[in-house]
Formats: sequence, C-alpha cells, structure tokens
Amino acid sequence: MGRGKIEIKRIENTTNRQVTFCKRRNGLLKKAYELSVLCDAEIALIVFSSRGRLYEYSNNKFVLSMQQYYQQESAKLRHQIQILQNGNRNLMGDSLSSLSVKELKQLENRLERSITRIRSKKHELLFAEIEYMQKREAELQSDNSYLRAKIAENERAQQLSIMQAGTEYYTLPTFDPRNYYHTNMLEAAADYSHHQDQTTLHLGYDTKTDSAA
Amino acid sequence: MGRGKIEIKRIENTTNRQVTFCKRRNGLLKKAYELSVLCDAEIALIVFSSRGRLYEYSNNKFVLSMQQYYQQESAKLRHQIQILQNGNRNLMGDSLSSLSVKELKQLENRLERSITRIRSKKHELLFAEIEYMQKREAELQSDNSYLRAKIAENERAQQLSIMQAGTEYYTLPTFDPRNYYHTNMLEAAADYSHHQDQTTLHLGYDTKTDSAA
DNA sequence: CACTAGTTATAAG
DNA sequence: TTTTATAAATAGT
Repeated sequence: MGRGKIEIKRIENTTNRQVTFCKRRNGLLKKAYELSVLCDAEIALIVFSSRGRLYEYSNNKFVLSMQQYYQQESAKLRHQIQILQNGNRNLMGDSLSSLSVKELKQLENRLERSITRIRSKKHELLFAEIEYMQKREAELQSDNSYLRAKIAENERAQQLSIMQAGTEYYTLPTFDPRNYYHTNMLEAAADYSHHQDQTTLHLGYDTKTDSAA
Repeated sequence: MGRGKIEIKRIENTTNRQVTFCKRRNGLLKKAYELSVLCDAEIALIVFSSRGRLYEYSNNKFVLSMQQYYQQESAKLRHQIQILQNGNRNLMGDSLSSLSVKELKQLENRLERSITRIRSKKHELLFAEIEYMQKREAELQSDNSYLRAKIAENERAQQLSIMQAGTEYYTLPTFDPRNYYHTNMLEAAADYSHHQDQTTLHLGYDTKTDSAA
C-alpha cells in the first residue's frame, strides 16, 4: 500500500517510523470511526506512541457496552456457580426439600458408589503404608542382627583384654557390658541406619504424602 | 475501496451490515497490530458488535484498565467454578489420586453423613406417602361400609316388594340379588366416592410431588 | 467462503 | 507538507 511493500516489523529509521506512525494512526482512527458508524458498533481505540503520546477514539456508549458485556459474562459465570453449589449441597445432604423420592434415591446411589470408590482408594493408600512399614521393619531387624553381632564381638574382645590386664575387675558384678549395650541398641540402630533421616516412621496422615505412589 | 463507494452512515440492511462489520473489524484489528509492530506503539482496540459480542486487540499492559479489572473478576469466578467442580468430582468419587488418607477419611465421613440425611429425607417422604395411603384406605372402607348398608337396605326393600307381588318367582333359586350386588360393589363404591377423581392412589414416584411439604 | 472491480491507504519521493 | 505510484482493503457479486 504505497510505492513499495514493507515487512511488518519495527521500522528502525526514526523519521520514517514517526511519519508512518502519524499516517497509519490517522488511518486507524478513521477506520475505527467508520466501522462504528457503518455497523453500529461500540469501539474504543487507544494508541500510545513510543514517546508516550496518547491518541484515542471511542464513541460515547463504549463504557456502557463494556459494563453490559462483562455483567452478562459474570452473570453467566455466577449462574454456573449457583448450579454447582446446588449440586454440591445436594451431595452434601443439604437443600433436599425440592427433591422427589426418585431423585433422592438416585442421589443416594451415586453417593454410595462414590463412598465405595473413596474407601477403595483409602484402603489402597493404607495398604501401601503398611507395606512400606513392613519393609522398614525388615530393614531395622536386619540392622539389629548386624549390631547384635558387632556388640557380641566387641564384648568378647573386651573380656579378653580385661582377662589379660588382671583380675581386679571381677569384683564389680553390677556392671555387665552386655546389659549396657543391650538397652542402647535401638539408639545405636538409628545411627547405623542406611537411610539417613527416615528412621522414624511417618504415616503421612497430616499432609499429602509422596509415598502414595 | 470496493465495487462502489459507500457513504459513511449506518448500513440499514442487516446482512450487509454484518458482512461489512466482519470484514472491516478484521481489517481494523490487522491494522492495529501492524501499527503497534511497525512503530513500536502501545495499542488497545476493543470492539463490540451491535449484538454485544466482543472483539479486541491489545499489545499493551494498561494496568487497572476496565478490561483487566473485569478480566480479574471473571478469573476469580472461573477459579471458584474450578474449585467447585473439583469438589464435586471428589464427592462423586473421581479425581481422588491427589488426596491423602486423612482427606479421604474426611470425604468418606462427609458422604456418610450426607447419605444419612438423604435417606432420612427419603424415608420421610415415603412415610408421608404411606400415611396418605392409610388415610385413603380408611376413607374407602368407610365408604364401603356405607354402601354395604345401603345395598342391604335396597335388598330388603326389593324382597319385600317381590313378596308382596306374588310367589311365582320363588321357583328361580339361581338368581340371588345379594350375590349380584355383591360382585358389583367396588364399581359402585367408585361412583359414590366423596373425592371426584382421586380414587386411584398415586405414589408420585415419577415426578416431583407436592405432597413433599 | 472466493473473486474482482473500483476505492482507499500509504511508502517513498 | 503534498504528490503519486502502488499495495491493501473492501463492496458487491
């Protein structure tokens, strides 16, 4: 539309860009006006030049149209919300007075199916937890066995060295290293665990748990 | 700009106007886009058709424009719809995979309470129906008693008149008026009913019943 | 929607 | 700014 065709990309030459801006802006404003008159349309056209100058065209009823449009929109949305809320309330066992026996029966059936599904999902999760705990138990018991063996070994080594050092300690029968180590075994097990910070079992009852997979 | 020049005034022919609206609107949007790119300008173009449909082009960030304000509004509403739909799905036993055991338990409890309420409402309605039927039964039985009495009376009157007319009819023992009337009593009862057209009992299972009050 | 004649917009001078 | 050759938009079909 002119002596030559131009690509639609930013015009780098400043003068050129400003001239084009001026011409095309006028063209746009004119066409906006024409459209609004020819077709009875409400139009708002707002143009900022790159230097921040403002040009605008709009016919007076525009704001009204705008409000009408959005009011319609939100009315539709609100209506949808209403319907959903009613459905929800019914599902929650409220606002039932408008329903017939047949509708109540249907609702009851739907909820029963729904409860079945929820229970099965819940049981699935619980079984997963139990499985996980059983695995942990096995791990801990294997740790325990390992630790018992280690301690027994240590005891033997200690007794051996005491026997070699002399016989004076045989007069203190209240201190039995086996008992001492035994009572602290669980603690020790925690330290030896292969799994750094997962020693305590958590059922994940309070928050969403990633063990649900 | 076309086969003929047109005056810039409202196009009265509806079809014509709509076609022109469509063409020019597209042209306008295109030119708005081109101007914004060529000259690095910020443009907002908003067009409402005469029937309230919205078309818009804008490349800018006019903060707190009405447009955005209302878009925020509807975004909020849409979000609410989302939440409700999710809740509904959960209540219907779908999309449960994101829920924890605790949440599933809560859901289960809510649904159980809800079923309880629905059942109680349903039973309430059924009892109302039964009560209504019992009332109707009593009414019909009282009608029946009345009719039996009436018939007995008629029989007596008839036998009396036969006896008075002569004795020749005593040789026909197969015709007993008592039996005849007896078999037609229910039909008669319908005709004598105080309640014009409510003789048949309807449980109201098919449609919403006004007896739910 | 596609076509195209005659109109309008505009790039370059 | 105005001019003008040419591109683009479009009225009517």
